[in-house]
Formats: sequence, structure tokens, C-alpha cells
Amino acid sequence: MKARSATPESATRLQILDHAITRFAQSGYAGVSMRDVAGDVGISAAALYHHFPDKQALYLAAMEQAFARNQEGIVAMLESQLPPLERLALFVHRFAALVARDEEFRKLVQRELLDADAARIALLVEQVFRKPHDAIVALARELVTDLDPYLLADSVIGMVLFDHQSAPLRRHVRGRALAADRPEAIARHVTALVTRAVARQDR
Amino acid sequence: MKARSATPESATRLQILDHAITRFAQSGYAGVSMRDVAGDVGISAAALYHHFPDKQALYLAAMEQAFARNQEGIVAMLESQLPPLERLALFVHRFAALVARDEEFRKLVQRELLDADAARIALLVEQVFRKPHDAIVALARELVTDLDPYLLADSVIGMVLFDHQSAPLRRHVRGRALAADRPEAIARHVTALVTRAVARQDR
DNA sequence: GTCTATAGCCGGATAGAC
DNA sequence: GTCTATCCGGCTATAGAC
Repeated sequence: MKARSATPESATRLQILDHAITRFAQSGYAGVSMRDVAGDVGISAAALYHHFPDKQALYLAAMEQAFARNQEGIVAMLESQLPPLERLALFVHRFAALVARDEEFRKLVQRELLDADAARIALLVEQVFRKPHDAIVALARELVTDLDPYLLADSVIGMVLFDHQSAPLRRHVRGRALAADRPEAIARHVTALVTRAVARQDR
Repeated sequence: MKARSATPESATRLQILDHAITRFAQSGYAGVSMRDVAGDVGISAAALYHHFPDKQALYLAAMEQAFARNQEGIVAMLESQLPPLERLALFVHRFAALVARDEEFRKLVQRELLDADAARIALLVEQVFRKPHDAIVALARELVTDLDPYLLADSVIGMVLFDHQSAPLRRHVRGRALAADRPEAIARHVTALVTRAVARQDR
């Protein structure tokens, strides 16, 4: 499997991107210096400029890489010919697993939602959200319900994301079990909640 | 009503905090300079140091101010003696309204969830989340259901928050109605979803 | 309480040797 | 492809006049 982008992927370049992803996810664009990344990689800051023309190009490349390394998981979320409710369960399970597996990916996405300009939002939509979002909206339509399919789709995504987003808060709320099976627990919960809501078709 | 904190609140100090909140919500801690804030206020950067010892103190004061100016709305979310399902509807409606009204508040909270250390997370819990979270968890318990009350409570919060968080994406998804009544729409949707899920008590 | 001036540091980015 | 050295601008924070 060769490089999926126009630029060739040398080992050093990939190493730089890997550390850049970690740094940008942790501290945001403005909170990371080229010296930070260079130090992580073990090269000088000047050497970075051999691989990327400037900081912004490094950032964009890191974003694309972080998105690309999850494309397999994103595609996997969609492959299924099951009936709607079972497809929902599978989708939620896989989405929760993906979000739990790659914390940096989640943080980068959430930072982009806060920071990104229109162009970068467009990149985010095309490379990350478009396909799975279309799939979950289509699924929401198939679930016979008078709930708005867009709102229902976003609700599913929002519930799973917030479960991770709120993890730091959980340590400070007494009586809160720190379950070891987080992704499965939230997946089961969301599936159960939506399943019950759409199963109730009187009104 | 006097200052609720130890420090007296001069008009200039309040003005500084107001602009600081806007800046920090928009660009994050590292993305804002003291000169930026000073320029907004119309004073020199040096003058800021008469009101706050350093940048971090300004940031913390801005956070506290942003939280404090929403305490009225947060308390309002809890005042109700209605039966559970109606209390849920009211809570969701008020929460959605608060999040929609103060976009800066939401962004600051979401940035803190990404950036904050343990001490600042504790502040966030005590000044923002503790009370309404306890209330919504208690409410989730009252709704007779075998869904986990903590997960159910977080789901409600997550759905409302993500509706706003994902707003920038919505422009890039074709066929998506940009409803003018956003807070009401999401509140109605979440209420309907949860109401149906908990009303279904067979199993 | 605000100013101008500036110290001192750190950041992005470049030059040029190897 | 990586280095050292460096430029230069912006940053936090302080000094001292008004």
C-alpha cells in the first residue's frame, strides 16, 4: 500500500506527523512549538522545515494523517446489511470503540470544531463526517419514527462523544463507578435508549 | 448585590473580564495575548497588570466570571416541583436555551474539558456541573427505567451540547434545514427521545 | 490607574556548512 | 537530510513617570 496522498511518506516524515498529532491533540495549534515537535522526534527545529514548508502545513498534514489512520475504522462502521435496529447497535458499538481507541483523534476533531475556519471545517466534513453521517442519517430514516433523522443521528454521535469528553469530570463526582468496559457500556446504553424510543410508535 | 468574590469589581475590571471571556472562548488560552485583551478594552497591556497579577490569573478570573454570569440560569434549571417527565422537559428546554444564549460559555467549558488540569477541572465541576448534574441524575432515577441514571443524564447533556458543537459542520451538509428555532427544536427532540425511551417499561 | 519604554524570553523561519 | 547559528518579531512582565 503506497502513499494515499501526493507527498511521498518517508519514515522521518511519518515520525514527525505522529509526534505532531500527539502534541496538537494535547495542546492545540497555538500551544505547540516547532521546537516541541522537533524535540520529540529527536531532530532540530530547522530539520522540520525540510519536510514541511511551515507550521501550518505541518498541522494540516498531521490532521490529514490522523483522519487517514482512522479511515479503515470509519469504513468498517458502514459495512453491514443487517436490519435497521441491529445495524444501529453495530454502528454505535464500532463508533464508541473508535472514539475510545484513538483519544487523540477525538481531541483533534473537537479542537477543530472550536478553532477551524471554513476551509478546515470542509476538510473535516469530507474526510471524517460525510460518509458515516450519511449512513447514520439513512439508518435513522429506516427506523420508522417521527423523530427528525438528522437530530436523531446527531444525538447518537453526541452521546458517545460526550461520554469521552466528560471523562475528566467523572473523577470529581462521588459515587461514580469507573467502569472498565467503557466503550461497551456507552454503546449498550445508547443502543438501548434509541431502540426503546423508536420502538414506541404510538402517538 | 455586591461582589460575590473576594476581589472588588471595578468597572474597568469587569470590562477587562468581559473582553477576556470573548477572546479566550474564541482562541483559547495560548491563542490570546495580553495585548489582544488590552486592545479590546482600549488600555495598554501594562495597565492590565494593575488589575491582574499575570495572564493565568486573568484567565482564571475570566472563567469564574463566565461561570458566575450563568449561575442564575443554572439555578433556574433546577427550580421545579413538577412530575418527572415534565421536569425533564423543562430542564432540557432551559439547558438548551442557556447553551444557545451564551455561546462563549459553552466554548469555554468545552475548551476546559480539553485543556484543564485537575485543579481547573475541579473548579468546573463545583461551579458549573455539580448542582445541575446531581439534579438531572436524580431526575433520571425518578424516571422509572433500568437505564443507568448517570449515563442517561450525560446523554441528555451530550445531545444538547453536540447540537451546538456541530453547528459549523451543518453548513457543509446538503439538504440540512437551518432551523431558526434551534434551541426549541433540539429541546423538543431530546425530550421526545428520552420520554419514549423511559415510557417503554416492558422487558 | 494608566502611560511609555524596555528587559528578557521564546517563537517561526532562514542561511549556509556538512 | 540534518546541523548550528541567527534574524526578527511577538510575547509576558516590569520599571518608573504622570
